[in-house]
Amino acid sequence: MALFDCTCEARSGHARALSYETVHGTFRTPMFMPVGTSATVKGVLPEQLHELGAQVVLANTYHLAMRPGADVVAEAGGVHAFSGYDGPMLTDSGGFQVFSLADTVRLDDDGVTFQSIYDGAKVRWTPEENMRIQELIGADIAMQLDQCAPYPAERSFVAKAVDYSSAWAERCLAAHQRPDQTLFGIVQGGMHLDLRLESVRRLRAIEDASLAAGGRHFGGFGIGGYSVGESHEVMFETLGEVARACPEDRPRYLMGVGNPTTIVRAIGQGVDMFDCVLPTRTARMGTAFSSTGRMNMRNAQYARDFGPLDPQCSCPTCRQFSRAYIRHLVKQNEMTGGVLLSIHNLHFLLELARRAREAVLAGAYGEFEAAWMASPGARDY
RNA sequence: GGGCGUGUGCCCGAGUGGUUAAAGGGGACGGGCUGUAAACCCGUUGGCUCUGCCUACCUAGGUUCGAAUCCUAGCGCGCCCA
Repeated sequence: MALFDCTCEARSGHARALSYETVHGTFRTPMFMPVGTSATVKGVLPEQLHELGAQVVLANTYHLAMRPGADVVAEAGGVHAFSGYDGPMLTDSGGFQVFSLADTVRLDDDGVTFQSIYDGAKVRWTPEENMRIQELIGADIAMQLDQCAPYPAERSFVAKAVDYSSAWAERCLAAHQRPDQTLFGIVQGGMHLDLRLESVRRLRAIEDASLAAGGRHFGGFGIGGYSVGESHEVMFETLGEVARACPEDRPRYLMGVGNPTTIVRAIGQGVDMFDCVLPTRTARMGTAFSSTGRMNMRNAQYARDFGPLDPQCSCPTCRQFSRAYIRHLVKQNEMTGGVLLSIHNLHFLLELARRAREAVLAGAYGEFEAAWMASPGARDY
């Protein structure tokens, strides 16, 4: 197997089981990727991530570029050495942060200017500069700089975001050089199917032109700009067609989606990869995922409940600790509470994706999805 | 025994005549979190037959149109003197 080879091992309906080669190992889809913005999955150690079956872990270009600085990460030997996680990693470009964090963002044809939330310093990113930073950080997968339109948004605004994202995709692909790192393009277009398909078409044209000129192609396609406030039904009106418009021989990555039901349904529509802060953030805030739905562990009903979080769960948290104990930790603001819930919630999503993969390999994804949708927890997410 | 001080809602605590069912914390209860500026944010927290009424700032009296706020006595607590 060569670097960044993508093999489709099985298909079931639109759902796929892929395997993908990186320098730091092979990952297999469908897959959920824990988010470690600042080069750490908050509260969870690298070895624990491995034990949980995590494959790819995210880090964020915006935050690392500001603190400690991409040069520091590079000097440490790259983000793997720096963070101690030796499996495959992916960096989000930070485009999402540029547009969601700053009040003073200025876009022009050449790039984007914004103020750092850390010290207010004026920062200038061209697609080329963003690639340079992501190469310094050195994840296995880099994401192109893009513009994520909010929801709701004027169609003309969304169309403009597609224009910028397409132009930047072309420049990112041209600028990207690091051979042990691949680059994913990102589809935008909001909830407008025609804009979405246009965005995909442009990305494909960009890589065709690049290949024709002896350049590189995209390692996969990110699908951005969903789960920005729209209902699930609105998302699924277009998601399937958009996913399947992307190349069949490479991963499709639905960015920022992490609720179990959406993941199960999206896999059924042909999506392969997911990332989300939901399992870890809600864990720190006291929420546990379970086969019967979300549980708010602050609730008084768990005060004397000495059973495990989820009787069906085999995670380290559920093997050793009770609901009552976890509620106690959460109520007392003990950091161990957030740690134990993070481990449990990550296990829940990683296990869900693993079972989805088994279903695809067994050629029974439709049954798997139907069973999930009929399960007591499905409605809660 | 005497002097001074103090007593507010589950707890701490502000308020010293009217816009006070009573600031602000804490606690309790509940909700939210989707390419992580989040171990965070937001509600509710006297009762009821609930666009109003009742009961409430140690207790009992009193002054006043009106009192948690002023006066008297009692009780509790604190400090000082004997």
